[in-house]
Amino acid sequence: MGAQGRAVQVSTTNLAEKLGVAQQTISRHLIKLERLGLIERHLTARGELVKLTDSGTEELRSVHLGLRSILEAGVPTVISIEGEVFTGLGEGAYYISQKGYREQIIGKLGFDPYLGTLNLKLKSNLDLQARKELDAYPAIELRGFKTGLRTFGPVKCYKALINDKAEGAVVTALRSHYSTSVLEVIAPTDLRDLFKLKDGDKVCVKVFIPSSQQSSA
Amino acid sequence: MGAQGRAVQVSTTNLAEKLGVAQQTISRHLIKLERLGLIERHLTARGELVKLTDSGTEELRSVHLGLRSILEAGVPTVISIEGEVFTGLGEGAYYISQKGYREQIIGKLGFDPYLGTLNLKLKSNLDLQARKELDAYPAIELRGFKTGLRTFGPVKCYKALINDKAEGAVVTALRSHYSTSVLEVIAPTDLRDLFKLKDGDKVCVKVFIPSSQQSSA
DNA sequence: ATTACTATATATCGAGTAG
DNA sequence: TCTACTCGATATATAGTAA
Repeated sequence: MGAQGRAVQVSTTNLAEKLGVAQQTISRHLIKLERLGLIERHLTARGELVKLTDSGTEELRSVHLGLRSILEAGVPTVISIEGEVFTGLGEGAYYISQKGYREQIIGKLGFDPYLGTLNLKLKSNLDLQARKELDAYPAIELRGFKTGLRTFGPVKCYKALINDKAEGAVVTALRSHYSTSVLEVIAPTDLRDLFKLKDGDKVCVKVFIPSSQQSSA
Repeated sequence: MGAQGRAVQVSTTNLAEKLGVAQQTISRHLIKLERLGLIERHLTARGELVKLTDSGTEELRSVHLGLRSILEAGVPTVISIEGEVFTGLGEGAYYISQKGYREQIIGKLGFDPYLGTLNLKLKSNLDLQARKELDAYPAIELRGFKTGLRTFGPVKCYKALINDKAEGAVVTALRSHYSTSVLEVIAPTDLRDLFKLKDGDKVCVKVFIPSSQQSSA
């Protein structure tokens, strides 16, 4: 009702009718909003003057921006995750060398991968959380396949920028649950060599979420 | 998480952690959202595929647009109210003829008012509700003043368009409570004459809500 | 692993009412 | 009139657990 920037004269009865709830409910809500620092109130004889605080406006704005990014732009485009280099079991190279994966990587990610993965151990809670979120977002998916020897499951990938410099991708096996605290990164070149990395070094990965259109089912 | 248009693989546990509530709560909410027709669900062994329906997206969009109109444009700009002409006690002319009001009207509304008010009786619930809303929105305010004889209270005004043709203003005494079912309209000319109005005729008034900037405190 | 039931705990709502 | 308290009713959340 125009209460961002100016105080607006309202009464709890008034608002209650408009919103279809009881007067007491509005009273309680206004008190709560005031305690949360989202509105300022000034009681008068004929009701009260209510005004959004900067913090209140900010709260609305963040909901608005959140919705806009969903409705207009699609999905948040990039998630930053930081982790520490560690040496894995060398399995990465084995998987990537499989023709069934390699050809899909070339086709869907646009580069011929170096035969090895950079393993990053996620330490902070923020990074672990970001890693979990990733699972829910749409991904570029590599189909599973069979060789004479065994079956290889489907893999989810996200294009990524490593240390704000090198292009590559994050890969996550749909199956394994080793995944939750680890980020596996592939790239056209040997990232360990490129950045002179040794175990324990920190690496920042910007993961790109594909928009609904370009991602494959 | 990109579930507008595509189904997204989630689990209730997964979402519950992310939102900081119990798994059961998510389960209940997803069921409810499905019943409300806002999402589609497809249960699988590893969780469920969730997708916003058109109706769900529409719901989000309406919240988004609501917030946008507040955060970007300010306040809804115009409210339409319809009422029936009736003959008042002629008090309107008395008030408007007061120099203290008249000069402020010229200054703040931009016209020299005809010495009389057009009284509209609001009939429908919609119009009565719109009238009430008006009280809460920011207005152009005429200061109260004293003459040798008596005191005149402050008055709230809104610029208005009458029958989509004549410019004028809606005035509401801050004091009186006669106001809730009546709209008092002033204009530079005699509206009764201009529109050949007689008692009982319907008149449509588009009331303009001033943006926070231009309105005076 | 999942989802989702039932039962109990917690939070919210609204009637009555005081100030 | 107004705001906002108390308190019983209602709704929502979580624990435990089945499928």
